[in-house]
Amino acid sequence: MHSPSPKRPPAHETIGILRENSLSMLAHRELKRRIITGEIAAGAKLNEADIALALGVSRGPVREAFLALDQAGLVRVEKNRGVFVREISLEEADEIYEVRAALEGMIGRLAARHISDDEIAQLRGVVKKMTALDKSRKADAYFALNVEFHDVLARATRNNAMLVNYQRVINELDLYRRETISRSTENIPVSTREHLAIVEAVTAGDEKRAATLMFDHVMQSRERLHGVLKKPTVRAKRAG
Amino acid sequence: MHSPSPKRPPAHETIGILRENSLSMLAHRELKRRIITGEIAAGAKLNEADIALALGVSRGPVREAFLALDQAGLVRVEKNRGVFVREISLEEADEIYEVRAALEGMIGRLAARHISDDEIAQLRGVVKKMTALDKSRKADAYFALNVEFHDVLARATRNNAMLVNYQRVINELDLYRRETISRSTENIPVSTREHLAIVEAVTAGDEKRAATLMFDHVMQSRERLHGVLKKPTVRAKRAG
DNA sequence: ATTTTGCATATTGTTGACAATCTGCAAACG
DNA sequence: CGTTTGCAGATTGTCAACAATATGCAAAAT
Repeated sequence: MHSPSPKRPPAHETIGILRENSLSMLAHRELKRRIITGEIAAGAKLNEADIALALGVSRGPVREAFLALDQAGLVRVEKNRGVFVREISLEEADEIYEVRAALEGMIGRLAARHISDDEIAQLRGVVKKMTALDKSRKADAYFALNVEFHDVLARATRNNAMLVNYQRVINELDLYRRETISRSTENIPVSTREHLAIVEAVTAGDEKRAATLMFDHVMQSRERLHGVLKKPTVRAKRAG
Repeated sequence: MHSPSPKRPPAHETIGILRENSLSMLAHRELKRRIITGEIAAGAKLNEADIALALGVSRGPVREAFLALDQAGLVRVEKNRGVFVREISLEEADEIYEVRAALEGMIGRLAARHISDDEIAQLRGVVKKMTALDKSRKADAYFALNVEFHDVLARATRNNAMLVNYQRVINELDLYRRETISRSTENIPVSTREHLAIVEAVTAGDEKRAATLMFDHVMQSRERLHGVLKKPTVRAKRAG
């Protein structure tokens, strides 16, 4: 993924890239990547010296990256004890889902107001791929498509503050979803149908309907997650 | 007797507090306070060495505090140039208001579900004070009461993730509102009436109505702010 | 006179060393 | 046998020095 470009001064845009390269930011991005991808397990302790050695920098930049990751909700810092990859409990995930539902509702409303034809095409493309996957039941691929779908909508709001807040919430939630989403293939058809309805509402510019659909979609995703957790054995469930 | 050790830095009075709070956290809290209260003006540059000297610590903890403040949205960090107290433009404030509206809508919904009798009493107390102020027109006092009102509701959600996200958004918004809220006394009666309606909906446990009222209250606050800005009866103050 | 160039200064980025604190284990004690 | 105490090692917290970069000013060039 690429970083959302904030408002820069109207100077040369090429030098802006150099402005975002410091060892702290490098360490931040690299650690974030490893945590998001699960390369570093949830709950794992992050040793300053080891990571500094692995990244070829000193402990200072690593510590600064830790602080930023803490604020981003990806790690938790315990004084004089160390930093640990944050573990999201089911209770916390439930709370975060409610925050996400609030944001996604507004994202639907704003996207319906501002979305471009090109972005609508992107959404339709994603849904099309989801429908195709619907037959082969690939959970990982669906997960990626789902992220893309919601990301397009978040950008279509033309609201950078919304995008930043949304992505922060998603980061935290993914720490939890990673553990469980891989065995929820039976819900893909239902979820894809909801996505299609959202695309239609947004395309029609129906703000109220888009907001409601997005809100409900998130809350129903939470319920589906609960359903999966109650059946630890992977088994085809009848659609009801 | 005194101990002659030339290499040791001078003793600090903060050594006792240090047991519970690291120097980074102290620097973070102190800087946050000064920014929130406006003691440090928006747009002002924060010099590492000066602040480190003023707080009696070295630059390390100050830098870590800067990183945390950046993630909290209170300052902006420019590589090799320094950190500046974030200046919120009208356009950014508009965006943030939309994020806030989304969160407050959900806060209303959850508060209606979970609020306690004691918290309802707190809300009524705040509104009562607001009504009293309504006659004397004290903008500063109203601002504080307004913060308290929304804070009680945010806590009543019983959702810590929501509370954290809400407070982060409020922090950013206050950076902007501080500049303009002081001359908006004419809107106090209208806003107070909306607060009263919210209390009633929450008390009745009417989740949908509480959500709608809260959402509309925030969006209307944004419009009221626009109205105030279009009538610059007082000269605009510029920092720097 | 205006622009450009080069240097002196100030500020930030990074590092390695030192101090404070925690953790684990083993011996001493009841 | 279980608990406590006291190192010893490991890890984090803090600091001061060094390197890299930006800023401002004065002299030179056009």
